[in-house]
Amino acid sequence: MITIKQIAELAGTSRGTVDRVLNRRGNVSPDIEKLVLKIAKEHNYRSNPFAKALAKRGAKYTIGIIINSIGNMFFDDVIVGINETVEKYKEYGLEVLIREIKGYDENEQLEALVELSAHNLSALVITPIDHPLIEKKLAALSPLPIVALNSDIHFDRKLAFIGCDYYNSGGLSGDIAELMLPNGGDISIITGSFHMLGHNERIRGFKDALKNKGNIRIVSTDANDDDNEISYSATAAVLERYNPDLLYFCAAGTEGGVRAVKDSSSSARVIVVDDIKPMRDYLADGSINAIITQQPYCQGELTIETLYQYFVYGYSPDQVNCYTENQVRLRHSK
Amino acid sequence: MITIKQIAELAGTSRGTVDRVLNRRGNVSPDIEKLVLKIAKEHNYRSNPFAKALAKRGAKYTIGIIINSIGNMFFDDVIVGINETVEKYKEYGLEVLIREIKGYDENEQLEALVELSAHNLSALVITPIDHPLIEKKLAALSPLPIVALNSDIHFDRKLAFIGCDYYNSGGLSGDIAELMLPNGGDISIITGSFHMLGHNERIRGFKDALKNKGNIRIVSTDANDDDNEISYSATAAVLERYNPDLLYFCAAGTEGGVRAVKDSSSSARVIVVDDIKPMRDYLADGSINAIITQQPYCQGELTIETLYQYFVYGYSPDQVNCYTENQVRLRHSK
DNA sequence: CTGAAAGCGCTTACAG
DNA sequence: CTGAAAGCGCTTACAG
Repeated sequence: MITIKQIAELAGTSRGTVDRVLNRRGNVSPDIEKLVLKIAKEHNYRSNPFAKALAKRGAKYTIGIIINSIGNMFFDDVIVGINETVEKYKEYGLEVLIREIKGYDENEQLEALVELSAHNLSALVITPIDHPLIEKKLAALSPLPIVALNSDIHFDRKLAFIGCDYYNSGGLSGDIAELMLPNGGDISIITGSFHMLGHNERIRGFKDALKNKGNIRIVSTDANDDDNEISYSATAAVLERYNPDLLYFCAAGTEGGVRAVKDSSSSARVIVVDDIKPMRDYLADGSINAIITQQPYCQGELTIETLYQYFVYGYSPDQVNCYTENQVRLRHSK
Repeated sequence: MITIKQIAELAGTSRGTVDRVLNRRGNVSPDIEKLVLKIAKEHNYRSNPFAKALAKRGAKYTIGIIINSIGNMFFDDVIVGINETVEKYKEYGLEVLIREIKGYDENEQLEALVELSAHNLSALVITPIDHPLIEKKLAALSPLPIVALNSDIHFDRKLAFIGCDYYNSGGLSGDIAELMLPNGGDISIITGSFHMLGHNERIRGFKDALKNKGNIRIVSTDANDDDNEISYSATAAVLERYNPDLLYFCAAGTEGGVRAVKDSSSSARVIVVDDIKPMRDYLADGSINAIITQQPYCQGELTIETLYQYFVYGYSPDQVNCYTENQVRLRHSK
């Protein structure tokens, strides 16, 4: 494996200049640049990450994070993943400024965005609300590396989307529903919001997976605004009206929803999304039957890991969309 | 974070001596050793892995691997995990000598062990047969770091066991069986060998998970010697005799077993262990309903990663038993 | 038993 | 636009 020193010798220049070329720091004559690039390519140069990390000690990188986590336990583990990974790299100058907000009001998010971007950030992480106002602001911030976390939004030069494949999550939920209803049955869906892309994708995946599957029918789809109390009453109403064999909660508000099932006389079986503490307990005591998880801890970890790679090694992710695996959790899952 | 240089200054000695103490290279006077250790502890010294890795360039580590992979597709992904991870670290001197063997004959494995240990190895990885002959040989090799991969065996100073928690694997299979039999039913188990600890642990976990679960009964348990043809006939016989509602294959030989189900008129549903290619296809076409996987790729990767950490950073695993997670795979699993 | 020196591969001021 | 030098934190011969 060739090194910077060897490239410098071959090109008849200094290591500093090779470094400038290889890391696009500018201030290099076009001729030398071309030559260095040619030699690097011919010898299949790849920088040594350990040497890079070592030399970069003392640098500072502040990551601003806006996360819609208040009142949504799903994000607890995301935040743990973020903090533990920052801790791991803190000697290399990573630090984090977290703004937690509640709900999906675009103006509130915009405000947090404006406030945070005044802080001389090295990167921004956001669970974006899919709204033109936000899109515009993010595009304006653009030279700054930006990661969309858990929910996605379109804008140019996004560094990465880190979250799950929502359509696949729905499909996997459909698989398990099929297993659970060997003789067919009626299914009611409780979603978060019909305005959330991810939720709708889950429903689409779920329905596609169950298409032409025996006597399985989707009998209703209702929204709970990701709110436990609304979820309780919506679920109670659905149970009353449709008496389904199975309930699929494809967004938050699961705690309220499951409470409604327990308070009813329904024997409906239950699939929920997201592995939060109360759901683990409900799984253990049989109140629910399966959890589909998108690995929140990994999403937090991967976010920081991605930015560390970007800062210290100059690596961008291979794919803009970085999906954490959707998984089925049953009682014995670790 | 304190460095070796700073410790040396505080202790009034040289970096070389501090290095000797911290890495137990010997040849240090007891007084200095004590002092250095004290300072390191007080300042919570932790070595910098990047600096270590950088300084270690040029070292050579040969890992000998004995793996019972011939005729067992499960190990294909384990080996891919091994090779890709070795590739990743090959600049740091890792290389691998693999002996693939077939079956569970202890003398054959012993022979491979003797032959391989003549190669001036830095570590040994083995899928051990749980037999006194092997145990004795491994104990004799003991200063050499040894990793038990996928199957375990007792001996002193084992560096790690890397594999799954078999009891938990059985429990998770029980969970999914329970989901699939809402009205109860009869289950037949096809195992590999009653002499394999892991297989028996799976059966125990499976039965424990299904204890007191409605009308679910285990009606038979038969062995197939991990062989597809024996599996075919054993399964055919079981279907004929018990007409079970569900089959649980808790070891290899799944391909032959599922073929027997397809060739029969049985409508038994099927849970298998291990995510090998033919099972993926059977899952897609509905011939089987669920796969319980132990993440073979990760087992290979973790094995090499563990040895890399040991060689380059001097880290031993926190726990001797390193479990890869057992997971449910359905049609939409990635 | 101990220490001074060189080196791993890269980056960062700094001087020109 | 360019290069020489020092430094990141550790290890490795080597001389004593």
